[in-house]
Amino acid sequence: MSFLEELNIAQRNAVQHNKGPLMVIAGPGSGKTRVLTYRIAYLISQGVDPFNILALTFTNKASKEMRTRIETQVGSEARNLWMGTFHSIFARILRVEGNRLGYASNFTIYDTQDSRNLLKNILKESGLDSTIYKPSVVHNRISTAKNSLITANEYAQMPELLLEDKTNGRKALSNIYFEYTKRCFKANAMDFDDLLLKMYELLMRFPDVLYKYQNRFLYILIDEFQDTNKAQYLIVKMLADVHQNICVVGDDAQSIYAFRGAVIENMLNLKKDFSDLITYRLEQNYRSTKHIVAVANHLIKKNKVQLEKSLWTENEAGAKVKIFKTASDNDEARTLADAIMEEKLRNHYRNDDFCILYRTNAQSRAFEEGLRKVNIPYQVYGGIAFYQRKEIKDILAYLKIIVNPDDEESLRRIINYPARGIGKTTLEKVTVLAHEQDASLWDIISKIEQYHFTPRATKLISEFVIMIKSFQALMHQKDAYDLAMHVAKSVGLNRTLKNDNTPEGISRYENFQELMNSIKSFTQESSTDDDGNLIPDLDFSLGAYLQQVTLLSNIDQDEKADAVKLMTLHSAKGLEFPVVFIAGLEENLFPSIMSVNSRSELEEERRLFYVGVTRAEKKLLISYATTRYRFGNLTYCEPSRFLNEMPAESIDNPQQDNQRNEVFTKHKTFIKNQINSSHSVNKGYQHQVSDRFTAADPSLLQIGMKVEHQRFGFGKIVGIEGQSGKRIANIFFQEVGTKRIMLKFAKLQIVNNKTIE
DNA sequence: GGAATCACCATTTTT
DNA sequence: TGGTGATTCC
Repeated sequence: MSFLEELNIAQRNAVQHNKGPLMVIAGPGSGKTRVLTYRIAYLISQGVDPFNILALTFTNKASKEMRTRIETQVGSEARNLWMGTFHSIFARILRVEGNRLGYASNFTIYDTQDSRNLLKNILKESGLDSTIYKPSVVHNRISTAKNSLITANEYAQMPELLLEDKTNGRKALSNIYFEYTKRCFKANAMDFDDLLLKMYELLMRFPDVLYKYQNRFLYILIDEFQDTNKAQYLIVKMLADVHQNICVVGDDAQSIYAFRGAVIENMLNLKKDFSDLITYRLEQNYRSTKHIVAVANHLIKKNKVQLEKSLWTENEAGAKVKIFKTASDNDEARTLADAIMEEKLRNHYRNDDFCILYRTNAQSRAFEEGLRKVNIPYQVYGGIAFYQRKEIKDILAYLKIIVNPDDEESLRRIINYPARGIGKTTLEKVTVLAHEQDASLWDIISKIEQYHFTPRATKLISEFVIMIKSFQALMHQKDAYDLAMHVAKSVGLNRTLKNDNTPEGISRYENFQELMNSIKSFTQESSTDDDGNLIPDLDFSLGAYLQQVTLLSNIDQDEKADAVKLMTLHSAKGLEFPVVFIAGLEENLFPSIMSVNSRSELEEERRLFYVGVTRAEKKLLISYATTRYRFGNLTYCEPSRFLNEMPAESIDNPQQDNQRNEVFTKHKTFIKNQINSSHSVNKGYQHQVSDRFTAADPSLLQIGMKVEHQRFGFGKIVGIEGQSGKRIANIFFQEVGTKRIMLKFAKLQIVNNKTIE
């Protein structure tokens, strides 16, 4: 095979490894994806049927990319591979086998938001204190249990867990878990964790099913193995048990998902479960310059827990790493935007070549503004994902109900949206009945005449049921796109969105159109086979679309052409860019304040930094700000401890490093002065009062208008921030004799619209 | 039932 | 700072 010549010895050994368990410890940039794809191509070339190969990844993007690469080597046969994310592959199997566990094949997948909404309802119905039982906390606890394969029943019998809940004042947690499980089941729904837990249960309880898949998946390959949790590992272990052809690729130094249940021990202990395990190490880095590799090595050495290895490269030394200190989050954004401009001019980089990495999604806003100002196109990954938006979720909820009417969360979302007179009281009554009858909400409302509802409620609900049924009838006649369009039109969503001419309304309508486009391209993609022939299985394609959408990760969005990429460090794993910025290197931000008190969590933060550093091919630029707005308040920030852990010889301006504290102090004074003076307008005692307020129509307000402030009396508006039409805006109110005060929701009365001098 | 008003929360990271 | 949900008033 010709492509073997492109590999180094370790890579080639791994690719050509014949049978038996194999682990490849692959440092960043060492060609791990190459090994995986070539190995799969190699297996196929050796006569292994692609149907017998299972390749598991964590993101759709990774699997898509691998499939494309394999396709270039072995052709269209690659389509037959079982390749995808853990969640999507398991969902696919559960659609076929889930009836063993009592699930119909059209089960809905609840995303995090759905799970939390359901929990919120359960908590409310049980009358539990929502300050102690926060949906997010409860959900995390349940999720952690599920990822450790602890079912609700088992949970109720584990003294340690019960005691822990009791100490935290959450005695009812076990019961909530139980109720939550029941409700999901009644709704014919699985949450993300169920896709793993139920898969495990399926294989454990039904030996014939296990046997079937053990002999289907003769070769199993796993990417990013260091991120697998207990459930994922045990499932794969069972599947690989007979043939032992398991190949895992990973890097313990890049394990950054412990908070999600990932256990590095899966990697460290693999030999215990697979005694014939052969291990190869890939340590030559093909991605980065010598300086970048040196920084990475130097950093990761500070961690105590790790497999010994050291990365090296034959690449050029390259530029040293640059560190920017900036005055504020906005200044940081400006600095990076300038640096991008400069790099583009000097070294002819494209926008595509840049990536800005940060610790938290909230940091993206400043960069977006900074890049917008200098007209650099950018693309933000993550954050409030497209499919989480309300208008999108509403449409999707209709589609989900069509596929699976038992879906409780979707039903609640749309039963009275748009308003059709089915109110809270009615819905509560339905919920209680469903509970009593041990049935789904749909079971009740589809037989509404059998229960005692008011004539009005009975009428309205049966109209709703008839409408949904009419949609369902169309499922077999129309494709997903036509059906979605039909639903949007007949429900009136289409018109409502179109007629809303506020700025948000317009963007909502655009989102709606974008969603429709995505459904369209999906139906066109999946309803045709290789030769472009139509595959007639159209109702499945709606279900498939919904599943795909739910299991999308935030890195999976379509790439915008030639744009600077903005994403969290977590999202960046597995990617590479010529020029990488890592922003916000400040104590309590990176490392996160949540992690500084525990050694292991701090080490995870350091690994995260390591991941960030090793994304860079040619240039690495790091920045920190000395002040930053948090929740609207200015806070002072200290440089991150990670900055001091970087090797001076690979840093552009190490002398700054030594002076960091001095500069920091100076800067603090400077900023303080700025705060006291910058808001004073002209001379004398005049100050601006920054205020946020509620207004039916902020666009009525104009600069210069004379107004009466609830607290501060008469003055005039000297500035307005925030989009007009928004419920909340910031106005800058100037009057005489007061200090700058931040005050929320004061009333502002327009006195007249004449400008006062 | 719907708009207006206000109180409160959030920032780790995500399939 | 921004978003959401509860309450209140019509």
